[in-house]
Amino acid sequence: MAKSHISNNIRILRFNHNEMTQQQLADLVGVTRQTVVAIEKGKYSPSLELAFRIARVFKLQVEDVFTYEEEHEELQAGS
Amino acid sequence: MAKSHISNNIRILRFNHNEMTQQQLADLVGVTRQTVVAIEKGKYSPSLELAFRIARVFKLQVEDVFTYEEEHEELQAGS
DNA sequence: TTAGCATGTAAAGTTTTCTATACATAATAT
DNA sequence: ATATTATGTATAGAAAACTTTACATGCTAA
Repeated sequence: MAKSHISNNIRILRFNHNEMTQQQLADLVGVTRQTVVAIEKGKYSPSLELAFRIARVFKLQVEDVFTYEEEHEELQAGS
Repeated sequence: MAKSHISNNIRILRFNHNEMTQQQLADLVGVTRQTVVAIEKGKYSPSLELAFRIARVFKLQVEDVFTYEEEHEELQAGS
């Protein structure tokens, strides 16, 4: 699989949700705090399953929490 | 991460989309046919990134292609 | 000052996703 | 009959996600 970009607003959502801590979110979705840290900081993106669980915590759609940014190939050869 | 269930309608979407083959879908999203087969048959669920790519092929939201079914713990101790 | 809490980083190890290769079957066409 | 295409299964290995443990920092409270 080619590299791409998935960003998220977990941090903001946590704060807007009664200042939920990383540990609390981790507990709610059933992973360790390390996993939450890594995803929040963009070290890697979650499995689809974890993405669903996180979205549900905030009662949002997956697409409202995570944003997939396509990378388009440069088709131009340059003048 | 606890086990859970993620189902999908990839098969139906392929057929409704000009009878797209597994190989064609695989090429469009940049994985091998094996990966498409495995996901379509539910052997495992895709990464979030691949889920996004598949959804985009069909111009749908992730949630329109994949369904997350929560498992609720049995809180009953038995009579 | 000392303690506790939230966050960040790191490294080794397990599990899951994905690749690569190979072979099998059914359906269609030549 | 034989060739081609779409699908399914299997297995070994690479890559990515996730765990576990540990330690460091800054902040707030006792």
